[in-house]
Amino acid sequence: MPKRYWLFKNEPDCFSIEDLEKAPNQSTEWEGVRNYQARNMLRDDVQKGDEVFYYYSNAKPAGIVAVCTVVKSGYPDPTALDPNSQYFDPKATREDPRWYMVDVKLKQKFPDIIPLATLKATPGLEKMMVTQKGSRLSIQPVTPDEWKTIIELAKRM
DNA sequence: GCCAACGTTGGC
DNA sequence: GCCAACGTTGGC
Repeated sequence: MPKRYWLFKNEPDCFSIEDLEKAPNQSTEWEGVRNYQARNMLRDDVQKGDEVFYYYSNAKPAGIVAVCTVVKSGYPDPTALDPNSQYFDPKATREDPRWYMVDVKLKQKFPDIIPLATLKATPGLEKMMVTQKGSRLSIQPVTPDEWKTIIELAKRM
């Protein structure tokens, strides 16, 4: 299967890129996704070896801060079964886990955030999901062309 | 803090 | 299965 590209959203208050840098092996479990469309991609489409833009939402500014690599493809999210977790879902069971996650590892932190406004102003990214109004999906596919365009942007920073 | 856009819930 | 009400997301 060819390598695919993704954009994962996260709030810096929740788990920042500095947290990821300090994490063991600079990797983390991408737990807590509770949206079916995003779940389906985590379960079925995101594969080990795929690359991911780490995107800050609810940040000033919002934007892409790093590149990560998927180090473990979709498996059941145990926080759904944990009553003490903020991500607990009473409808999830061991037999029918409902929610899935992947593991990612930091590959490259950008010297500075690439703000959403820059993405919106960059030719070639007009149709990118994250630049569309009302784009709320927290796991988004990125096309190879969009990926390349953003990597080039980062090189010129 | 505002509010538009979107997803989910639940009554019917 | 429809759809109004509600809750959440996320840019600004």
